[in-house]
Amino acid sequence: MQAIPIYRQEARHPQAQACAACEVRSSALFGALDEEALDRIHTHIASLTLAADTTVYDRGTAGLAVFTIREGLVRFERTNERGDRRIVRIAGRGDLIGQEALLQRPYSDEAVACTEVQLCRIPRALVDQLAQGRDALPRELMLRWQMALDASEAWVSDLSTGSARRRLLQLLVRLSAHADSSGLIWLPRRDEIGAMLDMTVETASRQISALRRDGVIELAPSRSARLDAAALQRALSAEDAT
Amino acid sequence: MQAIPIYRQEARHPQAQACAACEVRSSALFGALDEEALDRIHTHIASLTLAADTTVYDRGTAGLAVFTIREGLVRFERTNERGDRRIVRIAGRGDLIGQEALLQRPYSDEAVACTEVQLCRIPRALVDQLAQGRDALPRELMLRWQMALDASEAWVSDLSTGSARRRLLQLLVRLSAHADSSGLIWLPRRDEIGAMLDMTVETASRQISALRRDGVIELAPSRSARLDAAALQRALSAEDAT
DNA sequence: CGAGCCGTTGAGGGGATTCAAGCTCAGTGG
DNA sequence: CCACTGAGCTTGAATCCCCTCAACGGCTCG
Repeated sequence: MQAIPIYRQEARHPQAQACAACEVRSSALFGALDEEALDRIHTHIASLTLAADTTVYDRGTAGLAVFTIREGLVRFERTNERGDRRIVRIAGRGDLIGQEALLQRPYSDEAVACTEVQLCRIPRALVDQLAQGRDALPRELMLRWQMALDASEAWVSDLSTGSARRRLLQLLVRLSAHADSSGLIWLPRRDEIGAMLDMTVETASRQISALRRDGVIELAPSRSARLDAAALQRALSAEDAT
Repeated sequence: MQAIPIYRQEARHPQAQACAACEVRSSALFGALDEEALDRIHTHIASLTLAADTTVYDRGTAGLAVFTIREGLVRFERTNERGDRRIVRIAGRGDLIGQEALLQRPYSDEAVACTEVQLCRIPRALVDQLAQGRDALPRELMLRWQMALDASEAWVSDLSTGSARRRLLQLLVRLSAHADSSGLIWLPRRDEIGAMLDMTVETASRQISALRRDGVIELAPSRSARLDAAALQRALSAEDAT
């Protein structure tokens, strides 16, 4: 929480205060904007909370807004012509999603909340307008795009390569980066793991069971789990040594 | 080839003429610029030709330039900690590559020519400078980024999913989009197919052989081949029907 | 002409899928 | 209160696809 002069607090719009105090602001898209700019834009930004497994937007629909993830995890799904869906990427706190909208393009994936998520919905027009004034915004936007591209290519090279066990270990590494304050990670359902790593639910289940026996993971209630970071690293190294 | 006033031809720099006449210009990054702008920038753009299997840039090196592909195919490779490389994306004519450089970031992949390629090397500083004047350039850049992101996510959902035969068929569909004037496609070596689809050279070879028997593909000299588009579609549908 | 690279094919084994059954657990209604 | 149900997870057994190991042929090049 930043210090805001008391005499201003009343005058400012609640959402502007929320933006100024936002804990992910420094790492998020509007981190580059100053408070004055925030004052101008606050009315257009909506804060929203979605339950787990709620769709943020659908593939193919006209994109009217981008979103900043303030809390939680979002996955991107595609369904191929054969009809089975594949999760191609996940995004978390501080990430910008739905950037296609800025190009007047339909969303290219279906975005679904993995956990309960808190989002900031930013209308396309607002970003356009801010990008006119030659701020640092275009650069900031390109940076987001590059991060998304990086994540997607890493998904190919890490999560779509090798044995089922290895791919699952890689997934756990990524999920551990989004662990909550008590060190618990969000653990996907078995069929979701399947959609992420291109394996069947049975294989996913067997691999999870194996990792439990190996002490790498310990299941917790409500789709969460606790990881033993050291054991995870050891298991990965052992895989790579093969 | 566009018409250029004769009285100007002599006065213009050869590279400026080349840019103005470039056949991919309309679809490339600088398509948004007018001739006057081209006149200003020509001296900084270098045209270069690279032989097949030549590295365009290495992962991790400081990026000083972006490249537009005028002719040929480029692949992006990553090597995971285990040591095996994976091809995560390919780019062709009209595509912009190495955009990380614009963000003062090291290149995130190794880029290698698949075929002989003709590139335009565009210094980072030049793009920065052009992006200052609030042209259509930032938008054009974001569009490139989105296209790259799209291609990468499609790679996950299409080329990293399903049986070896299905993945290979999907690869052939993509390669056929880059067929040359005589309808021949570039066919990767078997180990390259392996790196693209996460399979062994033996499996790649067996699958190619099977597709030859099925009349989908016909090998031609020097790593090229001819596809039967109808048979390819039929084979894909048959896969999906399973 | 031998060396080496690339592609092909075969045999055998292993890992993932498929098919199937049983389990836990939350929600529902008798 | 407890049987009933269905969704999600787990485990087993059989099958199959792909990997591994191996041998061989065509080709280029020193």
